[in-house]
Amino acid sequence: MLIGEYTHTIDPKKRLSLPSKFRKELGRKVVVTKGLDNCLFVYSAREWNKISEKLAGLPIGQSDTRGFNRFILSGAVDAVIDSLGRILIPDFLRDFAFLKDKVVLAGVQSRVEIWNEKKWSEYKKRIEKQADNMAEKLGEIGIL
Amino acid sequence: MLIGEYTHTIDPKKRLSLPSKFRKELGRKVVVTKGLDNCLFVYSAREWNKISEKLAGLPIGQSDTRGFNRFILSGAVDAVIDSLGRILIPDFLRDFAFLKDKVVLAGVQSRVEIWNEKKWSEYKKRIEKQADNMAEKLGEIGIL
DNA sequence: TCAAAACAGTGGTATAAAGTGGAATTAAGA
DNA sequence: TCTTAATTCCACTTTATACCACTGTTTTGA
Repeated sequence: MLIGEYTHTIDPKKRLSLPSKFRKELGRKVVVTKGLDNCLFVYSAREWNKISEKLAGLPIGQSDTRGFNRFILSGAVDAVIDSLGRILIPDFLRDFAFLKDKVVLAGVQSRVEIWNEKKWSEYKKRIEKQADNMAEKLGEIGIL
Repeated sequence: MLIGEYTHTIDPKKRLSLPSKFRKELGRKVVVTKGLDNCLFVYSAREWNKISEKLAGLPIGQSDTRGFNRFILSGAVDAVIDSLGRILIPDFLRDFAFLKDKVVLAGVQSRVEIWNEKKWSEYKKRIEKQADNMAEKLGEIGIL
């Protein structure tokens, strides 16, 4: 289970160091892909296999699942974590998520999300304001 | 069952000692996460497992449960209680709960809550005023 | 009742590790 | 062949972690 929030920098060589807390669970080979809400998702190779299998199970006949497949798969790249814990972020993914030098890495279940720092803080603000509604939701599923 | 209220300090190195009364029940590994009403929740590893399993069951397709997952999970960190009973509070959690050097630790059922001292006293004041109303409510459901 | 011991909370110091920047080496393209 | 880009390797700075010391309070036993 990946959790936590970290702010790191993408250097001019497109390198981004993953938080050391995440490395063990991610393994050496990961997949970076376009995520929802304009962020990037990073999966371990193992998790990615599960996802791609599920995607393969979707009916190709429907145009929306076809589009979803293209979105996820064409946006995905393999990445190898180097000896110092860094991966390379290709230009098209950097641009997709509007990443500048400062980015936020967030652990969410089995994936790591990479966010533009500003977009993340805006998103967080919006989410945290809904905390009251959330409390009710928590009650429904018996968490609190 | 964790009960009681204690005032401790977060030192410049972000260390916060947990009340010794809480340590046995919490174990050595805990999880700190964003709570409701702008405080932090501290769970034992055991309790956290229950929560994260429930969260994993939520669908990723809906934007509100996505946000909810991000709020709880990215807002959480593993913490190890050191030999002197202290944990580290990362910056983003300290900021979320507006924690200054003096904080209040409150035992509430299976969790410990960490509060900004001032916010806690204000919150308590508000709650205590509502105590009479609450008593009726509790009476209705047969607690008192 | 008083002294001794034990413990809780706080502060500081030393060591290790993480994150970042840059250089050197290798590969690729013009 | 020369230039450019990509990859590997090394070094520095900052932050986190472990360790030790001090103070005040509580508990214990004579």
